[in-house]
Amino acid sequence: MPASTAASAEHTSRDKILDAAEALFAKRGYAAVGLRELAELVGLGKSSLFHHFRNKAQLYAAVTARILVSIEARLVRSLATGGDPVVRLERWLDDLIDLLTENPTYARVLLRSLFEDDDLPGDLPEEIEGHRAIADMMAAVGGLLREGMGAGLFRAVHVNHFLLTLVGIIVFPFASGEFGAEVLGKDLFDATEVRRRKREVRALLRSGLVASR
Amino acid sequence: MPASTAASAEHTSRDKILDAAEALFAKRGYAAVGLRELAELVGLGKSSLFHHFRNKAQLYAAVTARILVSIEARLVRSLATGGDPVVRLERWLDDLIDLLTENPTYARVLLRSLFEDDDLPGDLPEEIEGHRAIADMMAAVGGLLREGMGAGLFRAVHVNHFLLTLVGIIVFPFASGEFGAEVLGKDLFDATEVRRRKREVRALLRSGLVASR
DNA sequence: AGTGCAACCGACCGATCGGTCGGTCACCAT
DNA sequence: ATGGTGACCGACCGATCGGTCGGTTGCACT
Repeated sequence: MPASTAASAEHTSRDKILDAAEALFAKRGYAAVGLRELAELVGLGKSSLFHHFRNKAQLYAAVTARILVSIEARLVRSLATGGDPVVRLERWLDDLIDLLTENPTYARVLLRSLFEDDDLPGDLPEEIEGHRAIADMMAAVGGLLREGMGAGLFRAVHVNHFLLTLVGIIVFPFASGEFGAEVLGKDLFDATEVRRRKREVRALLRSGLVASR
Repeated sequence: MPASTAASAEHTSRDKILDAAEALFAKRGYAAVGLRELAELVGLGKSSLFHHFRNKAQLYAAVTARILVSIEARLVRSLATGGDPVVRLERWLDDLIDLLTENPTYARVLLRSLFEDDDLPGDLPEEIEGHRAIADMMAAVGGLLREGMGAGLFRAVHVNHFLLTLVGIIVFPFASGEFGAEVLGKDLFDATEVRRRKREVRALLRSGLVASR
């Protein structure tokens, strides 16, 4: 099965290119991926890549856009579901962790796109489609925090700083590769370790964010 | 003044190369940095780089080793100073934030070296000198956490997961570049924003880690 | 005066880079 | 049958990559 998000086991060449490119970009970053290598991995000639994507930059944009949009789609749905702010925030975090662990490439691509999309070769299409999606989602979570604070459920935090904190807590570990595994002594993507991580994040927020009754 | 750690305003060519390479590697990563560009930035011919470093990989290793060792040196000293675990942990976090903000390239180089040093071109010297230093420091902080838990000062946390959490909280924001600035609405490296970040991190740990008396 | 050496340079190398071009092939509509 | 088209390919291009080589300075030491 492909590393794709959902069920659609489409095996069109375009999707196979995107899947392979996603894995390579996640592991090594934009500049270190060669198109010959990618083509060979997919089982196509290098020229064929250009039949599906105008150039390398747009291929990269397509890869990240697919991921960012899929993240936003799933998590906005999660945020929109009912419950008080505590429940909704915890569900959001749970769903985000699920998403990142079900698709092990996501965290790295996401992190890379968050902190190194600036200064890529110049021919990127404006900004990567999907950055807006992520920004919107962050804004929604920010609103959730404010709502919880207003209701007296959360202690007073600086919302924007707390958003950065949340992203750092959730995304970094799943992108940290060998370092994370070394610190942890185990593979972070193991089911039991994922469960443990969820528990720890929840516990931290329960005591560190949720107002004591 | 150079982006170097401390006072030593040495202006040897070797140091200038390291400084410039540090900036470039931090901004764009290993693969995207060309040696011609680096040489021109320093004001040398490209061949001269090879007089000071055997090849690109070793130059990269020297850059990151310099940073990792300097981080470890300063923070181990910070950890060794007295005080109860709460005080020592907070001082460690403060000093780490100081270090990362005084040297804006550090967070990115550190993050990169944590999650993408795997699979670089093969001629790296074993492992990068300094990875051990960081691992040792993480172990020391782990011991600090355990000590605090044993003394009943900290609530019960999964130490290794908490270490990952701490790194994510501290390092990621200062490496997040444009994304962080967009979320925050301000430049994270501004003095007032740094102060705010310190305050927020402290507050999170006070309520989220320190046991409620 | 002469020797050695660190620092530096321009010219060059093979390899690889992203990207182009002309063409083949299978399939589908008319 | 025939024209069109989407998918694909090998050969090739200029540019750039990391790295080498031979040589020239200038300073230190004797």
